[in-house]
Amino acid sequence: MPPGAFSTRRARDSRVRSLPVADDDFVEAVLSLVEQIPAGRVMTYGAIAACLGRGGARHVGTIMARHGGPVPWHRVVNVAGRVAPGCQEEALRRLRAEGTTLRGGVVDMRVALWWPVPD
DNA sequence: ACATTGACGGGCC
DNA sequence: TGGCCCGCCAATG
Repeated sequence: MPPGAFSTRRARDSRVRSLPVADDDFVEAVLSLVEQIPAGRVMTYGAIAACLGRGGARHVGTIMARHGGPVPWHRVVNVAGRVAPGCQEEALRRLRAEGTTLRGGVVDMRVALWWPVPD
């Protein structure tokens, strides 16, 4: 993922950021990757972290919770295929609309799991 | 510097 | 299949 991959440097939260924003880069990297997940497919928190080569599943989860709004956050699910708690209705609604393969309210990971490179 | 807290994940009953 | 426990990485107080 090249440095300038963010044509649209999305607005960071309006929350005050006094200063050093060192790992905002990681936040951007995560959001950027999520934007690349095709409709109908999903990625797991852990896969995203692994893909980017840093952080961990939990960290990605936290980032999605706080900065995921602008991107297709519903395409990020846990390894079991369960969608984001707290927004389940909305997430499932969107996934269905995209034709994502679901099995009893859970994403069928065998079909929907996506990885950036070859595909 | 230390403890707590997550939109997590894997291993083990 | 499902729940519990414990490790994980950073952010926060």
